[in-house]
Amino acid sequence: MTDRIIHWFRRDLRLDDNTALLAAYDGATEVVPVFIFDRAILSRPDTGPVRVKFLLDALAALDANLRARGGALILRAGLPEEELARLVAETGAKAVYYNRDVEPFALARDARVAERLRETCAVRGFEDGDLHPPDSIKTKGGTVYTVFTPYKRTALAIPVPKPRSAPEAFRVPAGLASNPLPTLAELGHATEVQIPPGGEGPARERLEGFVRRHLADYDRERDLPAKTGTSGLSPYLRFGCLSPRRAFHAAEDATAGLTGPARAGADVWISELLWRDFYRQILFHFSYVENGSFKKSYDELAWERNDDLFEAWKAGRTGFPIVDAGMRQLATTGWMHNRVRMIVASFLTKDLLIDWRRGERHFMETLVDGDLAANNGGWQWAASTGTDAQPYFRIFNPVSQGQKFDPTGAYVKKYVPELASVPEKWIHEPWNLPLEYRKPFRCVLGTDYPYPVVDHARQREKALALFKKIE
DNA sequence: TGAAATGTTGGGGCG
DNA sequence: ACGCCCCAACATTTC
Repeated sequence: MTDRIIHWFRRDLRLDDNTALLAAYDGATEVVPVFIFDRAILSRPDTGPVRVKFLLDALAALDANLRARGGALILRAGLPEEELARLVAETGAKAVYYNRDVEPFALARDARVAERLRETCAVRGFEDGDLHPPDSIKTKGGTVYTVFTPYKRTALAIPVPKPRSAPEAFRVPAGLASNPLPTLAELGHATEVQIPPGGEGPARERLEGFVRRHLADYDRERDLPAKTGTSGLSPYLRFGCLSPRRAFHAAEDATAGLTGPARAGADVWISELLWRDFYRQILFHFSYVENGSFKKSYDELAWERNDDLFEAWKAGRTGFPIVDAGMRQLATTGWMHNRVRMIVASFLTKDLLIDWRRGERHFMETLVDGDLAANNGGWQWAASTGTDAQPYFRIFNPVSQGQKFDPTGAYVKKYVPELASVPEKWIHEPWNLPLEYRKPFRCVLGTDYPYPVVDHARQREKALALFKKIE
């Protein structure tokens, strides 16, 4: 007899190494793959159009991949608990499978679904989004790690499951209604920003290209925003177009047998994958970080409003070239190099003295890879309010950071074209450009490019004082 | 996955 | 030859 399991896609938009999907495939003769557009998510103010655009792409790719295997993606819209109950009734499915999430919103939603379907069918969540599930790594004392380095040491000693390939062929029930894939505009979003194509095909291509061309140099080049030293895989990991275990083993396999410096690149990249796991387990176990400081005493920090400065930061008009380049890269591409994310976050919190949550929100609105766990973790790190935080006195100097990581100014010049003719020597501190050079180099401050909106040395002192009041 | 202030050392210019 | 000063280079401390 035919039995059916519904696979509910959420942040696992792939067939490859998809834990719940493979379990459904193994456990039933027919799998019903469904994605539900949830108004509650789509209308959230921090759901940015670039991410919705990427999502639509990923769904189209997912549907195409399913069709190539004899399946098709069922699209519904509404409240997940209602739509799933309806779909269970339509199909007579014996179970709903999904991969677990770590976000408070998702956990509450999934609890509602389980409650709604409790007497109708089985509902099972699987671990899929990490190298190591968020509840699987604990200290000897049984507590959750809140410092990265010991977390990583423990994690590296635990084997990462080998990725499993996608099921070969699907059998799906005939005649199920499915909505057409909506357009971005139909979902109430619009953007001109060009982003990478969504889907697991592009994800695998990018992974393979990165491993082949950049992995070996990752330890040396990942911090240089003018180079393509990073993997660019963050949006694919964000939407589950790429299995993190697939990513891990691609790096492992490429460096098998190598030791020492030869695998330094892979080691550092794997460490970045573990940062992702680390912040996911932090959000899972300390859900209050969504709204407040991990270190609760830092909720008392007296951040300033400084609305004009916030607008200047968002627009990339702070007068600090590396900061402005980063913010403009974000605005025009929906992505920002990680080193520069740290610099602009330090600048917002420690130079403009603005609450990290406002920066976090802006990132969520604009980043194609915007993810609560990673974004919140990164912002709290920069603001010194989080786990494993940089001590509060670690304040980036936007000039020396620029000189160190963009020594020729190539990155600055790419995104801040008005500085294109400024010589290397002054590219990160145009206010020190001798007056007689300003006209010939088309860098008249206040006309061609803004004066610095703050004095770094002075703001640094104010930031230190702000934190000192809490200690 | 800092930066700035302060301390120490040592070479060289100079009287 | 010698002490003194300057200052760069490096190390240490402090925030």
